[in-house]
Amino acid sequence: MNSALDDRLPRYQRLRDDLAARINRNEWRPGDLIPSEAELGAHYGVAIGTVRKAIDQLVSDGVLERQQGRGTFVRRARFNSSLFRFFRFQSETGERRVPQSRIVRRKAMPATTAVASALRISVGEPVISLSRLRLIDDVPLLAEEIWLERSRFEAILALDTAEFGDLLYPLYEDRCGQVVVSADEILTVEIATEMQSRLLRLEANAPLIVIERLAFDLERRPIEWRRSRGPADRFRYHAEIR
Amino acid sequence: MNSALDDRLPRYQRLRDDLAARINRNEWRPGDLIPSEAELGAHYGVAIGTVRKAIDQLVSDGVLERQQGRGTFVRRARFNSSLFRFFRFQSETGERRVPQSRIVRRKAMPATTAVASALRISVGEPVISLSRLRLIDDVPLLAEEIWLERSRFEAILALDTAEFGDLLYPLYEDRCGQVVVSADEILTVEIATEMQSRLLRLEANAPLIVIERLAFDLERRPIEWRRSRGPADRFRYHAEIR
DNA sequence: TAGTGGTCTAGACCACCCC
DNA sequence: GGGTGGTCTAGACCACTAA
Repeated sequence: MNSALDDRLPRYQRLRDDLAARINRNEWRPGDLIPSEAELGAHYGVAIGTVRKAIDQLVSDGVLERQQGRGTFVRRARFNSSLFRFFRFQSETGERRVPQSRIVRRKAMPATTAVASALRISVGEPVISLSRLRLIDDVPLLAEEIWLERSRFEAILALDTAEFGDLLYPLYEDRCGQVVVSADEILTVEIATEMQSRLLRLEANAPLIVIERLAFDLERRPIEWRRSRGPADRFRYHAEIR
Repeated sequence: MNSALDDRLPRYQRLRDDLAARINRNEWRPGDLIPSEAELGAHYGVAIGTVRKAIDQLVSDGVLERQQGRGTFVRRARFNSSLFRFFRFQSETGERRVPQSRIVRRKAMPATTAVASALRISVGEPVISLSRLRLIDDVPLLAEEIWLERSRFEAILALDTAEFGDLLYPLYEDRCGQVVVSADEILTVEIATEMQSRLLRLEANAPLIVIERLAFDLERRPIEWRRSRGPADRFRYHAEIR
C-alpha cells in the first residue's frame, strides 16, 4: 500500500510517493510553497539530485510547479487545464465560459455493479450520486450523472446545494480534500431518448455525445466517475496524442 | 532553425535536438542501437549525466527506448500506439483488427489555404492529396482525406497504389524516411451528406464523427493532415487527459 | 545580498545482458 | 568478465527573485 516504505524501490520513487501522500493529506495545500530542495534533501537524508528527480516527476504529473528563484509550489486547481476541456462545447470562438451548474438531484445509495467496478470498490459500498445540469445563458448544454465514494466525500451530503457553485473540482478540494489530477475519458455517440431530448431541449432522435470520465487523485486512485451527455452538433473535442 | 547550434540553450537541449535530427535523417533507423551514453558523452564532450538528460527527453517523446544492460534503441513503428486508436471503431470487444485500406484517389496539387495553414507551408506549395476508404469485412468504416507536403513524400507518388498496404505510417517511414511521433486531434460530429452516406452505406442524415488529425515528426513539424469520417454510432474514442 | 531552482560535472556502485 | 543502463552522491557555477 505505502510504497514510501518499500526499500526495493529507488529512493527517488519512495520520496516522490511520500511527497505525493503529504500533499494528498493536505500537509501542503494548493498554492503553498514546499520546502526547498536542500531542506528536503537534508530532512530525508538524500542528495539534492535525488530530491530533484522526485520533484521532476511530480512536476510532470502536474502536481507541483517550479519557479526559478522563488521555490516549488503545489499547483492550484487549474481552470485552464484540459480537465475542463469540454467547456469548448458551443463556442468555437475560443472564449471560454464556465457554464452555470444546477444540481438536480443528490442522494446517498449503495454502489451498483457498474459504479463499483468503475470506482474499484465493492458492490453495495456507500456512494453519492449527483445529477447536474449545465447551462450557458440558461440554455441546457450538458446533463451529467456523477458518482463519488461516500467515505471520501461525506461533506458533499451536508452541503446546501445552492452553495455548490459552478465547478465541482474546487469544491472537492476545499470541502473534502480530494484533488483530481488526471482522468480517462471515453467518447461515444448515441441518440437522445425522449426524456433526454426534453431535458436538453432538442429535437427527438438528435445525436448526443456521451463523455464518460473516470477521474483520479495523484495516487492514481479513482475518485469520481461521471457520464455527461450533450448535443453532438455543438461539440468539439481536442486531444493531443502520444 | 537548428537549435543544436544555439548556445543560449542548455547543452542537454542542444544534444537532444542534435540526436533527434540524426534520427530524423536516418543516421539510425528504427530498431537500431545508438552509441552508449559514455561514447556519446565523449563524442560531444559533455558529462554522462548531460547525455542521460537528453536521452531521457527522447525516451519520454517515445523516440528512443532504453534496455538495461543492452543499450538504447530507436523505437520501431508502434502499432499498439494510441496513434492507431480509432481502429477501436466498431469492436467494443477489445479485439483490434487493422481495417483494410483502399486508396480511392491520389493526386499532386498546390496547397489550398486550409491545407497550407495546417501544414504550415505557403499557399500554392506542392502537396499530395490522398483519398482512402477503410473497411472491415468489406464494410466501409471510415472515409479519409489526407494531405502531405510533396517535397517530403515524393516517393508516394511513384508507388503503385496496390503496394500501399493497410497502414500509411510504416509506408511513410520505409519509403520517405518520415516518422510520425505525435499528433493533435479534433473531434466533431456532423450530419452525412448524400454522397457521404452513399459511400459509407448509411441512411440519409446519419450522424458522422469527424476526426481531424495533424501529425508531427519528432522535431514537432507537421507532416500530415488528415480528416476522417465514420458512422458515429459505431465509434468509441479513448483519451487520457492531464 | 541571500536564497532558490537550473545546469553541468565527475565519479561510485548496482542490476542486468551477453559472451 | 566486460559493457550497458539505473541509481545516487557531492559539489560547482549560473540565472532569477525578493528584500
